[in-house]
Amino acid sequence: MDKDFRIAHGQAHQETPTQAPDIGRRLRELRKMYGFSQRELAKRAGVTNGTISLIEQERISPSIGSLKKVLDGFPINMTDFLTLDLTPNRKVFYGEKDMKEIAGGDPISFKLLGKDTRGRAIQMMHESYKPGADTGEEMLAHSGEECGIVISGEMVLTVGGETRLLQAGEAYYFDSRLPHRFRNLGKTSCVIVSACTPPSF
DNA sequence: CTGCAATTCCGAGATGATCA
DNA sequence: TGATCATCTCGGAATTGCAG
Repeated sequence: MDKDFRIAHGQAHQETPTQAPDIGRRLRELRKMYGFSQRELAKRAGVTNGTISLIEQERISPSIGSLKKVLDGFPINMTDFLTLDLTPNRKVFYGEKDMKEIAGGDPISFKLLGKDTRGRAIQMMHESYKPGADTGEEMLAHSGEECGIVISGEMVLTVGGETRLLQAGEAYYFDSRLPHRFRNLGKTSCVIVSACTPPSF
């Protein structure tokens, strides 16, 4: 019977709740994200509000069965519940002042989404190349993969010996280990929105 | 003495009512 | 609305009884 396999081992009442993977705190944050009261969630899950309260306070360690019932009140599965970043103060939205210029700005501008990419799987940038801008004869090459979409203007992109003129609306995707070079040979600035993984800046 | 089933005890989760 | 409390329920551990 899964009912007897407790999420937190040992004496939940006496020992520190850090043994458990933050069940209570996670449940409370998830519930608030969805804007449910304890009673509302209890009704959706088919348990009592007292149970929700006790779980959130980590005064009980719910069985697998009852935790699953509670999670049925949300569109989330057990794995996501235990692994999702529910930190309430994580940054989601970025204004222009939150973008970090990492290429000097003239003639090439790379505005990095977020000033700190540590812990991220994706690096995203707003790139701008003035007419004549060139990443240089010395080809770029680094580990990872990158892709981008030309928003305006045009870009001559060389990847692994292959060259192509990309215009607004066109895009690229390549293994960053291949030698590559970006050149704006057009008459207007070229704007690209790009992504790279893992982050290289 | 050993092995097994039945019974009892106890701890912890869940409930429903109530409080602040 | 969230927290608390008395009570209920359930399952594991311990104990008991009995046959072989």
